[in-house]
Amino acid sequence: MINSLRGMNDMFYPDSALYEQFISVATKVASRYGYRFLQTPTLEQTSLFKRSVGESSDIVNKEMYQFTDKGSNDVCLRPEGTAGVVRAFIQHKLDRAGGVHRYFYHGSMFRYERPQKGRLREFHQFGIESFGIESAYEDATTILMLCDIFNELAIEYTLSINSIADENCMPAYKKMLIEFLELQNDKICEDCCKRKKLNPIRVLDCKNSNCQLIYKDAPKLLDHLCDSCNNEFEQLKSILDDNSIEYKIDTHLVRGLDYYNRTAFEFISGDIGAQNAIAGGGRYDKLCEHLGGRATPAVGAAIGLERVLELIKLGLEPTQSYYFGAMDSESIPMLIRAARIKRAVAPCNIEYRPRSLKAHLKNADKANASYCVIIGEDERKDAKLWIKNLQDNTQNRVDIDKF
RNA sequence: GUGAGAUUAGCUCAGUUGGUUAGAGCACUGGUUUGUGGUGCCGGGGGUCGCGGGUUCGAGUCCCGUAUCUCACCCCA
Repeated sequence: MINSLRGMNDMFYPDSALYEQFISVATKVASRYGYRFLQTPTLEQTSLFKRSVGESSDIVNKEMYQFTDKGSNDVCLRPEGTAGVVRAFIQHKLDRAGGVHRYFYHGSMFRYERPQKGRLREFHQFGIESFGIESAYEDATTILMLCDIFNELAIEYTLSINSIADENCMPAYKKMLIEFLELQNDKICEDCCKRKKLNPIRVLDCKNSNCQLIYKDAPKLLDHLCDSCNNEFEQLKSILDDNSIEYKIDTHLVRGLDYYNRTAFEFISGDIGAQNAIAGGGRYDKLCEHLGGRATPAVGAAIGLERVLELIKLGLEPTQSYYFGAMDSESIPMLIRAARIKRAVAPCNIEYRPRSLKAHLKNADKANASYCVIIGEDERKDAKLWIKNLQDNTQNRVDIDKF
């Protein structure tokens, strides 16, 4: 027997129906916000992710499905969606076209991780990216849009926001933080020692409780923002307040991917285990330039679909369905014709073998049908159908032409 | 990459200190005497006990390895 690869799942009904439902709601909301669907390749050059996501991140360091293809290209399966969208944006010279461009995407992402609840090796994201607006208004609108999607699906969440500074204020802060860390050298955990060298601000979201105790006294990024970062963060908060969006400021919220600056946010669920981030995003004003395009401000977010599907509280709408059965083989052609008419409006289930009425009713019940449609000798002669409503037990005969 | 627990029928699980042809419930399937379903009754199919080694007269049960699943660390959506 051949099994699927570790951490790669088949999605059957009803999970698959929830997936479709999510995509359709998210697509509807995204288009109301001016976003258009963009499909980008699943496979990209490895260097794209090294340059965008960042070589200091675990994603690039040890989680990529990377290999050499038959043309000796160093390629990898995308571990996230933003890099590909930005690449496409630049490649098609939309960075030179000016104006505002908004895209949404959804599909498989791949990370070679140890599977656990809410974490798979092939997982799915719905993401949005907005290019061309450098404003807290666009950041806030991105957040509002995610709220709309979650609210429409009755998904509960809490929202955390933070500002992770920009190229003006980050270097000075980083220096302060490193100085602080040097003093704590012997107390912080092994991982944090590594982070100190690689990507110091990542120590802030260390899960080690001892480390967290120490970092309570660490210099806070929010206290050391430059004026423009600070103004923008204040503006973001007031826009969210104006729109009655509840949020908490999490000074230790840091994005895992190197390309983010300024606004960072995360939607958290308390209901899905340790992997509790259902969506995350923020500003990445320097990424276009960094990937060889014209400087273009941008903001984006991604939703983890597997994590979110568990939280959809709305039930699937029950649909009326029909069961068709014949009592003798001569009636079957007529049965097929009748089913063909009904298939235009409802799911139909046909039993091709002639059976007794009793057996058909039993089958219809098992198939969870709302109506049982039977053709026997009598019906065939009169060109009628015998129909029983299985819920209220009413039954009647109708002409096949009026069916 | 690290740790803990699991793996027996399609599903949920029993299976005694190693001992005859490995069980149950649900699901599936046929019948219940020929045009009225759900609950009843009778029958049937389905397991190389995750895989590979080892110990033993004998292994679902003990030992080793391995794969996968679950959860957590880590990481992140």
